[in-house]
Amino acid sequence: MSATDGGVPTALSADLGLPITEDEHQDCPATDVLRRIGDKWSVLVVAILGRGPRRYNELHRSIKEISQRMLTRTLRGLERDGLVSRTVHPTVPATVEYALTDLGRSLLLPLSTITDWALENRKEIDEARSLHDRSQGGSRI
Amino acid sequence: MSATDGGVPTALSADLGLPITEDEHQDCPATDVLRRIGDKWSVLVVAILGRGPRRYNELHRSIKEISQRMLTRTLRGLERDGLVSRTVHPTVPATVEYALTDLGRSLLLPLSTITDWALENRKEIDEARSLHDRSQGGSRI
DNA sequence: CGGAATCCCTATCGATACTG
DNA sequence: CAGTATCGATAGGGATTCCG
Repeated sequence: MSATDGGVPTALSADLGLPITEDEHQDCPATDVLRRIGDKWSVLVVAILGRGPRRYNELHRSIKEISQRMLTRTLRGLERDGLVSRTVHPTVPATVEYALTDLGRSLLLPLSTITDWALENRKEIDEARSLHDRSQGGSRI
Repeated sequence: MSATDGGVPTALSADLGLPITEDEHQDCPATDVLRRIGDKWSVLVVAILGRGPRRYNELHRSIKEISQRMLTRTLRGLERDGLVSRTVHPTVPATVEYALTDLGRSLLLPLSTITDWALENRKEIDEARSLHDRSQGGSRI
């Protein structure tokens, strides 16, 4: 607990004293994960699957405005990273069930830390935004 | 602690039983924040500023491969959301100091939860990825 | 039912050059 | 020193149509 200023004693504050090389940033798993779940739909899908397995069209009905294309792409991405499993039941017509893997479930708690923060601070963020937007064209301090 | 399956007792698992309407998703602060810091540079900049205030060129030197354009845009975005403050010192030539605001500092801990998870599970994710990528063109189960 | 294929638009990102 | 301006490339996202 003795980082320079308000640092936090984790990976977040480690190794950031010296210049970040290209390789270091490419390797950065944090940025990688954040970009993975920072897209438009992944968090929502993970959250819904966190309540239990769902079939394709169940998900599609749960998230009304998502296109089939994006639902499929989102699921493929999550599946690729091992966060979601895809099980085809050989019925006619086929039914496909999606569920969180152990890895995916292990993400739920860390993720809720962020979403809780977002809920707690949304007003402050919104206020900062409209304040900042209003001051555009005004004095730039 | 009694969600359906592996649910987590937070905002993440709340209100997800019924279809998500367009408005609900637009309002979702979680997605909003995740997209904010899910871009290519924000996490890195926040992490560096978490160690203390930095001047523009200090940041630019710390993150070697970022373009001036993207550094400026990233800082403006974080500033707009009230996570980063920008202070111009009227020297000649001017120096500008960036620092985390209280709001920005409050994000460090939740953020580290995710980055720590990413560090812990990066191998598993990478393995899942290469496994999935190899099975492309093969049998789709 | 659970997608894939195609088309198209927009946002993001990067490189380069220039400026108060 | 701390940016802006411009351009081009790429990735994200959506609507529609078609398929086993």
